[in-house]
Amino acid sequence: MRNGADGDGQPPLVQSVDRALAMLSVLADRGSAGATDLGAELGVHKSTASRLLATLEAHGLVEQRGERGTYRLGFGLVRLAGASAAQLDLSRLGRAACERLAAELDETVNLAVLDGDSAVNISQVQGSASVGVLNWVGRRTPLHATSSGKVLLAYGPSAARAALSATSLERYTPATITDAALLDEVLAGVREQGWAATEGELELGLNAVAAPVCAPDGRLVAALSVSAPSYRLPRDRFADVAERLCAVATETGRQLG
Amino acid sequence: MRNGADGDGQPPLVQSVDRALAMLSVLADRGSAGATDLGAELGVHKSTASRLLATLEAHGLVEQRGERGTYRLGFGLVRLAGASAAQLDLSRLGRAACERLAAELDETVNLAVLDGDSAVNISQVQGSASVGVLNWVGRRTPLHATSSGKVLLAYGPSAARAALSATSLERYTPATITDAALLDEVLAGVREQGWAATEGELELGLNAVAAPVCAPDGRLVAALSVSAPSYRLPRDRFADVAERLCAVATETGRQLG
DNA sequence: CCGCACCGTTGCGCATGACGCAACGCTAGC
DNA sequence: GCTAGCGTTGCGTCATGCGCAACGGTGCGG
Repeated sequence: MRNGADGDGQPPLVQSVDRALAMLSVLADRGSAGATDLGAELGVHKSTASRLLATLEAHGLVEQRGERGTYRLGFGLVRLAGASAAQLDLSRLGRAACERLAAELDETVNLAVLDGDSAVNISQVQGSASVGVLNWVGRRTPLHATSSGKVLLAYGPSAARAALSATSLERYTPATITDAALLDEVLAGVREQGWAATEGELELGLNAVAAPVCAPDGRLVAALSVSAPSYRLPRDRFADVAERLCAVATETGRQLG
Repeated sequence: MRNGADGDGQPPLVQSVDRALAMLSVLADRGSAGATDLGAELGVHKSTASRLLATLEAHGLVEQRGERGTYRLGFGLVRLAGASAAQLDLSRLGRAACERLAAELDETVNLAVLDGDSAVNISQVQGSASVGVLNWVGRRTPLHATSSGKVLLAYGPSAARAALSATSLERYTPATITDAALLDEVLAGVREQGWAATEGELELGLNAVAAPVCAPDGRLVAALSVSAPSYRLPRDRFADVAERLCAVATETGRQLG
């Protein structure tokens, strides 16, 4: 173990543990993958990947299809998550907020958190319409093209904004914001009005409004959003929906300790 | 790394990863603990415990209270668990026909059967778009207002048609057929062209096309349908989609014993 | 049928990274 | 004030993580 905190203040990590945990993130993104692919993704030999996976599997954090098949995340994660105090706090309160808003607005409500360069949806409650937004729980979405992402950028750590400015913004539809300067303007507007919206920027026909959930000390914790087909959530509804979102988000944040 | 599966057939584990993951289990049981306690629990020195915890924390699987306080399970577990649960849901969906069509057409595909006075959806596979048709598996839908229902009426037992004619047809939207004579005409047209469609008859903005799955002896078994928001499945696409539906439905029916 | 490519697993031995020791600074309790 | 205990961090040793190579299995194409 050759130590020394590297330049950016990161404490020294146990490399083999770091690699094993990185595999979990890859599987969360990909759904499933083989040992050889996972090894390539991490820059390690497939035999190393196989051994790390065997250890993760022994603890139930991954499962393998068949004797020699691909790996996916395992149910042991759900058990561990169930035991976590953090889950009890934000997930319970977040779920209650989602359920309340979905009942009021009869549309899909999501709670998302910032994870690196993505918004990750951790809770979702759907309205009663058949044409709606499909299950996004666990899915990573691009920050610049989603209402949750804009909120997470506007209220979250400046490092996330800086990191995004240093990359080119991917286009998903003709409406996607791909100019960094324009995105900065939009984010300034988000901070001013207290909520964010998207109109067909991630996917044609999909609109959404989001508000920040902040802890009592002012830190951003999550983004609460309502999303729907654009014909049910047109621009002229945004302000009304945002008002409800902000009220529930503020109250949810107040209850977080 | 000295290998050799030990006596009980367990593959060799990467020791440091094993230790780190064991810490997660201890925290799940205990709620929170310090590095010294966790080290004692695992039989390792507290400095080793501290480094393993730092690595788990870098991945969000544990969180520390304050600068030098106790550790507890972290929010990263909730994110990973969410991804895991979503995958388990997806793995339950669909027959071969539903999967094949959804892959081809990239829309929601359902298989429904006739049950008394309703169409009951028994399988569903969704396309990749976020704005789509939510999970209908197990849900009963009205025969006269859904494409599956029209197929089940047109090709199914005449008793179902008679029973429906004896009741008043409920209106769901302005487009719903509520006149029994008109419905009879529509069903005759369905039998003639071999497929059925609905345009906003159950829900505004929801269109669908369906074809019959018949056993080799000609009996109606089920209805195979594709549904989507109307802007993605407008009337001028119905015939093309129906052609694919009928081909897959016919082949599926042929395979039924 | 065969050969080939690719997969995940496993044995092996090397060298590097995980480990324990020791020291440090901080906090809480007396 | 002092003491005890905490988590963190530098250091050097050696044990364990690593990549190489081989194996057996599977799928594909000729």
